[in-house]
Amino acid sequence: MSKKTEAVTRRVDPEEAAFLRDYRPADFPRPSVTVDVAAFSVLDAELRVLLVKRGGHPFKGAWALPGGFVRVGDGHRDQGEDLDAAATRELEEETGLRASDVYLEQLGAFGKAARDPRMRVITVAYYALIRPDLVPLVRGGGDAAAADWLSVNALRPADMAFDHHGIVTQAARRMAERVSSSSIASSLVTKTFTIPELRHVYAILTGKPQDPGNFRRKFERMVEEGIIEQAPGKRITASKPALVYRFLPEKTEHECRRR
Amino acid sequence: MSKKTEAVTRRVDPEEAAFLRDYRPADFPRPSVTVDVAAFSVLDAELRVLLVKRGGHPFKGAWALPGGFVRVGDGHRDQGEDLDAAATRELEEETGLRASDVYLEQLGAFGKAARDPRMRVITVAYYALIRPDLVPLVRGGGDAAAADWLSVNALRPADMAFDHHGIVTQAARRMAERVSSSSIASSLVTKTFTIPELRHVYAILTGKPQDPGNFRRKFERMVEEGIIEQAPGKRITASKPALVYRFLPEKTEHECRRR
DNA sequence: TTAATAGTGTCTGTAAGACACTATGAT
DNA sequence: ATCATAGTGTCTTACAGACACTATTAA
Repeated sequence: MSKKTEAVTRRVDPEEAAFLRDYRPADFPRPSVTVDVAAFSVLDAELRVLLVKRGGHPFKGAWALPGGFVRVGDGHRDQGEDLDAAATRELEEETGLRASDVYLEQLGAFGKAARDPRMRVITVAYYALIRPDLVPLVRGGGDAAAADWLSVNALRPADMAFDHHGIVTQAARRMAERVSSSSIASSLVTKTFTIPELRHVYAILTGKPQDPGNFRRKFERMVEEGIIEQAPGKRITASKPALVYRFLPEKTEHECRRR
Repeated sequence: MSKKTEAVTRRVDPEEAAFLRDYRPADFPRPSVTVDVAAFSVLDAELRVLLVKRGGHPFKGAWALPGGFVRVGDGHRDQGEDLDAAATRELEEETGLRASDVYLEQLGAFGKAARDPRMRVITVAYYALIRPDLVPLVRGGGDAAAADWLSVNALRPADMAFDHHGIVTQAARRMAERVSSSSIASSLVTKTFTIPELRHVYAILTGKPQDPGNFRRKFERMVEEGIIEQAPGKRITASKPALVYRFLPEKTEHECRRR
């Protein structure tokens, strides 16, 4: 994950090695660091996000994003897990879904001083896109009293814990921007889909109705570019059956890009 | 700053108040958290970034982004400074520039486990755009042995500390994407500027030459939209003098957006 | 007068938006 | 037959890229 940032591999000279051996971190106060994951899906023609109901204080009974502490080692020998790995782990723990089936991208760090009344917590927020056919497989995970897919438009800030309402709002906006200029919509439709089905997803994400004719042109361009191909079979609908398509596996890594 | 994330103001019920009074954070290991600022400017027709030469181990003698620890309070009474505030403070300490003169935006969190050989450090990276006429005012700050504006294209990964090369690269790419769809270029030209001057900035940021005629059309559109207006006077050049323009103060807050 | 750069006009292709239209299958 | 929805065609406008061209000033 995060292939963009090259690994820190280098030769350490003897002087530096000695420095590192003798290094003792000063005991400045440190913040707690968490990852929170806004997992989106499109269900019943609505954009929804997976939230868990908090069972304990603070914000008892409010809805919160699934998340947890980043595992930090106890020295410079064991330094713990990457941020991306932490997000992947939380997602798997909380949903049971494999990270390879999911689009996951970092949104950014949120660190207002009083966002958690207990102590200083800085959170690194991610957003994930879950194909709707995987949603039934999601099993409520871990310590949450309850989990549910809530409609993003119906979320009330007062019902949400911490600054999570703001995070969800930002994530949804980012997704809408991104969906027009990439093929991340592939992570929000079933493996095979019809043109109207994909159009509906676009309409929900952008919040604007999509013209059938115009969308079809965009769609055909994607087919020509090799992003989409036709799949065998037809989708039976209430009226005329529709042709079925699928996304081709992308050449570019699509997991955990930062932007 | 960060107007997008609404403040966490809420009524705390008595039960929760008691919980918070008695709350003692468990002593899980915590990472250190820093902010790093990639401050860009355009000098001598090159995109440059402000780097400081490390005076101590690790990566002694390598170039690093200016940055430092986020100030964290010592309890839930004093929780320290926001991330945005930390970035602003670092920028001011390191350059002497006022944050109001600078475009500053969060890039994201970087948290590979071994990015700092001493201990686990998660950094929140920001990028800043500095108007070239402010660059002479920059005074080397604080603890750095030396600071310089290095050409981004000429940076060699091996000469740079930690994962800072990757951060600079990502920041430069993000800037190039953003510049076409917003007016952040206003933070990379002098207060008044000519059409060719702005065109050169665009050419440098995008890495592609900009056609005079086509750029002029885009420019005229910005004038019509009220983003730019003509300023009095003319710019004396080696040949024909050029008309001078200025950006109008934006209606939208442009400080510290997250994206 | 000439070099250099500011600034103008025009042609082309691509894509978006609006919208009228045809085709096909379930009932 | 007819209704609902899949799918098609076309007109207009906007913008990007390429490029030939004119205008104005310093030297």
